[in-house]
Parts: sequence; C-alpha cells; structure tokens
Amino acid sequence: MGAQDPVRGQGAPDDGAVSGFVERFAAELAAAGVPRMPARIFACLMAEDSGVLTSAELSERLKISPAAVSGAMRYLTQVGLVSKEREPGSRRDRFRVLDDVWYESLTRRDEVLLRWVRVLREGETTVGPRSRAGERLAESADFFDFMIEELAGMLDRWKALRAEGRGIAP
Amino acid sequence: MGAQDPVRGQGAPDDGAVSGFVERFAAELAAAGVPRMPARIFACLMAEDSGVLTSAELSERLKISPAAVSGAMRYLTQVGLVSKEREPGSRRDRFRVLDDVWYESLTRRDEVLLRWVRVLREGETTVGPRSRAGERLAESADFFDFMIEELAGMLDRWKALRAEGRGIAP
DNA sequence: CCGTAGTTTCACAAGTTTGTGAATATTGGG
DNA sequence: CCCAATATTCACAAACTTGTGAAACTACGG
Repeated sequence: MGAQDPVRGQGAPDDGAVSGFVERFAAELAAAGVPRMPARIFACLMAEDSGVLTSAELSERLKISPAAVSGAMRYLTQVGLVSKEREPGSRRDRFRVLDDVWYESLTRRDEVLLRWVRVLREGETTVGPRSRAGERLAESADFFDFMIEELAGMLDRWKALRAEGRGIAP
Repeated sequence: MGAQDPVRGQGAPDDGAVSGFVERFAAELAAAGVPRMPARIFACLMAEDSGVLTSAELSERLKISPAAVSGAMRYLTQVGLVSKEREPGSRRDRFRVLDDVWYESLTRRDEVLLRWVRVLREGETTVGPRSRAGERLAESADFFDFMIEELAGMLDRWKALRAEGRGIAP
C-alpha cells in the first residue's frame, strides 16, 4: 500500500502530507489577514498540479459545504487571487490560481497605498501643515509615495530576472 | 468663541475636524487588518503635536474605557508601533508614537516573509520538486526571497533620501 | 420546454472578538 | 508603612463573523 503512483519519477506525494502543508500555509495566510476559508482554498489550489479544481473537489478535500466554497470564491475572485472559468459543455465551475499571483496582487497593492496617502495629506491640512503633527503626517505620506514608486521598480526587476532566468538560456 | 488659539500662525486646528481625520485614518488601518481600537489610538497619536498622550487623555478623546486603552496598548507595543514611557515622579504612563514608525515596522516585515518562504519550500518537497505544483511553490518562495532583499534596499534608499533632504542643505 | 446537475442565496446557529465595569495589583508620595 | 492615583486583569455581555442546511435560482441536455 505504499506507492500507488509508480509513474512519477521521485515518489508520489502523500495526501496526508500535502494536506498538512495546505493547512500550515493557510494558517500563515490567515495570520496575515486573509479569512480562513479563502486561505485554505487558495493553499489547496497552489498545491494542486494543474492549479485548477472544481467546486465539488474543493468541497470534498477541505470537508466544507458547497456554500462555503461559493462564499470564499466571491472573496478570492474579488481580490484577484483566483479566476473562475467554465469549460463549454459542462455545468461545473473550475477555479484556477494564476501563475503570477503574487506579482499581480502586488501590482494592485498601490491602490491601497494611494488611499493612505490621500487620507494623510488631508490630515496634514486639517491639523495644520506647519505643526509638528502636520510634519509627521506629511512625512508618512511621503514615505508611502516613495513606496509606490519603489514597488513598481521592484516588480520590473523581478520580471526582468525571470525573463533572463528562463528565456535566454543556451 | 471662534479662535481660542491666536498663538499658532495659520489658524487653530478644530477638534471636530481632527477627530474626523483620526476616524478616517483609523478606518483605513482597520481595513488593512489592524484591530479597531489599536488603529484609533495610533491615529490619535499621529495627529497629536507632541506625539505623546496619556492613557487618560486617550480614554477621554476616543470615549473608551481605560481597560480598552490598556488592551490596545498591549497590541501596539507588541507590534512596535508605539512605545510606553513613564516620566519619573509621575504614575501616569505616556504613550509615544515613534518618528519613523513605518520604517521600523517595515524592517520587521521580513520575519513574516521568511516564515512564508520556509513553509513554501517545505511544501515544495512535500509535493515533489519536479511536479508542476512544486515548481509553482518554488517560484513563490523565490519571489518572496527576492522581496526580502528588495525591501532592505528600498529602506536604505529611503534613509539616504531623508538624510540628503534634511542634513546637507545649504 | 422540461428535468436535472450545479451554483448561489438566505436565515440561522455556533463560535469569536471586542469593549465594559468591577475587582485587583502596582507604585509613588506623605 | 499606609494612602491615593493609575494601570491591569477578569468575567461577562454585545456585536460581529463564519459556516451550514435548505431553498431558490441558472443553464445545459434532451
């Protein structure tokens, strides 16, 4: 009963161990603010070879109701971590984790940063630009403006690094 | 009854407006995952000229119980956003928001990132490094490793920029 | 057009989190 | 060494969140 998948070259991944990873990873995400169910589903998709799973499969692997899957999916598609597709001729939705999730999700990050900057600048004028509090708020806003730019640069460098590592090999 | 603070050069900030800013800023922070009370207290300190407030003052301005202040402070000092001090000869704690909060707090950020990397690498071996899932997890780990380095560089650049802007002026 | 596989919505039960009042502990001053 | 001023802890109540079962909805296949 050991290895039922002699096809793969280096030993079949054992379901229990994978599920252990899924839960640990989900816990990390949850600690970072992602709601439980979305975190578990996302981790599950990441650990899936195809990166695609149907609602029923998720429901079964994670032992949760279809309703929970549906709700979590609203969240995940909302924040753009997962996309929903349906193959023609079937009624089942299939959920896919994108290959460059992190890249994409960081791209969207600066919307948040921009909101912070706006609130802070507004606070600066409210409190008086020449006051110490005003200076503190202004400096914070400057910092986030700086971050927005740096973030863009960083993502460019990452893309370049990837292209180099993959594309131009001998 | 309009301006009771003819001292300041450009009009006294009005309490209502400031409180409005505090609540809006706190709401942004809360949306980003900071618990409500800590967020409000932090925003309040940011909008305070001295950057320092006693427990009683916070309790009064935010209309919350001393217990709530105490609890929130445990959180804020924990994550290093605020420091607690007591002036000799008094029994009152004074809470201070540091000048370079954001800088400091981002410095601590890579602990989280490092944990993520570890979990992902572990998942990579669990799932099989040669599988598609393994590659996906490995690439994620690479991305976060990359981010850890970039973060350090970014903070250096910020510090340099500040030093330049302030110190070496004519 | 009807039947059915699948998804979404809804009302609610269970579990968490959050903030409070009261009691308890701590610390500086007399 | 005791008193008063603060701070912290605790048990609990209220509010919010989360996941479920069941009902309602959608859309493909015949």
